[in-house]
Amino acid sequence: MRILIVEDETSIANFIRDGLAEEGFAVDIADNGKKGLQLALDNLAEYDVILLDWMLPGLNGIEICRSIRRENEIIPIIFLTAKDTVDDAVFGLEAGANDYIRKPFSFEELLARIRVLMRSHQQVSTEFEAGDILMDVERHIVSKEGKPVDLTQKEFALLEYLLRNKGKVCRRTRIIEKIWDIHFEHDSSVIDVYINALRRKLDTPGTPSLITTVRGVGYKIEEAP
Amino acid sequence: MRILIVEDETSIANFIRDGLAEEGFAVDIADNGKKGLQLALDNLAEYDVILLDWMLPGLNGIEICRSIRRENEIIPIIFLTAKDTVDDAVFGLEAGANDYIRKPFSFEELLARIRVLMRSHQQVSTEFEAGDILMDVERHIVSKEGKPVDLTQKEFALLEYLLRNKGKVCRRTRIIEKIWDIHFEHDSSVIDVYINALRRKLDTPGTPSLITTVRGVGYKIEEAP
DNA sequence: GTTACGCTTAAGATTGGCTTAAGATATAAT
DNA sequence: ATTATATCTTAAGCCAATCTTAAGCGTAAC
Repeated sequence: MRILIVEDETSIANFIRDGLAEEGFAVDIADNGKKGLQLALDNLAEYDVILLDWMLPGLNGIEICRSIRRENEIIPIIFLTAKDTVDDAVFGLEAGANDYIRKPFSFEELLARIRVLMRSHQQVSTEFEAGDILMDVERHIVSKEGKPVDLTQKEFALLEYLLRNKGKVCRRTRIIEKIWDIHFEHDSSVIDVYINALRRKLDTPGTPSLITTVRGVGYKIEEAP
Repeated sequence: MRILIVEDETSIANFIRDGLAEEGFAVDIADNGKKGLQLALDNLAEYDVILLDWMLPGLNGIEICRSIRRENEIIPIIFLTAKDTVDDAVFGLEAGANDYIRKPFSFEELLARIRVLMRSHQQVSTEFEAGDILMDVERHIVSKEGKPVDLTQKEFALLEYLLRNKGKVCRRTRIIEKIWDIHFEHDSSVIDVYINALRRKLDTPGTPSLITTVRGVGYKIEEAP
């Protein structure tokens, strides 16, 4: 799950970034309108939600929102507005945003809205199952046969991605872009290392691995048989 | 546990604030209707109870209550009414309040009503247990193996939060927001210091800590095994 | 048999949490 | 009001978990 924040106030941007990281999201920050629009348009398919500040140096949020909407009509966009006039927010919704939130806001509130949008726009769940493995993203718990397994942040994020795409093959390139940095080198072997770690923690020796390798393409967790 | 007081008479507001602080609540005060509504709407998820004065400069209590109810149907709202006519109170309940209390009231009475509402509306308990630790929020007592442990306010609040979420991972961001009311800032190490203090007071040397660290995410008290 | 790709391991680099101590603030006592 | 005491917050250095890189090995595909 990857989120783009377009926000010029570094303190707010970082606060949101850290909070979302704790929830297992990967986050990109653009500190001005131009960068924001470029990042958004270059990687539209990668982002699951976009947070747009209203007042931005250069290009303002409304314009960015319109430009994004021209390319993609479904990606959830949330406005962060400092103004307390509701009118502006309505204006934002007309420009194609899905929701708005007034500053100052609590992180919990922001997260709730993000989850609502993700759920309604992409039927996204926060609980997963595969074989004897259970994952609860909100509680940040993974268990095997009922016993808790502890995973590091990256392991957790990788497993979440694979489970969200259960039955489909996840390409290495997309995995890298979703979980690591957008500009990560594609020939890195980080993925291998983490797939290995997951297998060691989740598989039962003697049985086929939860995660299947699709040579030349990526990895896959099979749909329950 | 966080409470919002919307009340223009400073003396009453402060009186309630101090009393609730002693009980371990975090308290926000708005001294007029507009501020009150804004605080409420911006942080709905944060508040566990809202106390609304009836007569307020600007926006009155009824209107605030209606506006809050439009957003959230379950958060307990208690009216503080100076009028002694019961009719007005009924009017308040129709606007979506859960209870009312007539001024002047004793703090004890107010607290009792708050506790009743918290219990019925969010199945919130006031007693917790984890390992050899017992916590009784109403009596403000924590004990280990039956012997009392004394905790400072912040330590108590933190432990309460962790216990209320036993089995779940509590994110640092959420903890900071709930207990310290710090928003938009993330590089503080207060949490670490207090977790450290709790561990020193509650753990038995040589055994695993009551509070587990989940790196990059937060802390957690395990469900009883 | 050769080649390309993925697996495994181990060794730096980095990040984040732990611990302490000292500086603020608030509360109680004189 | 002043001092004393408890509590809260900040900051810094240390340490350990986690992340990343890289190199050698195994194996599937051609």
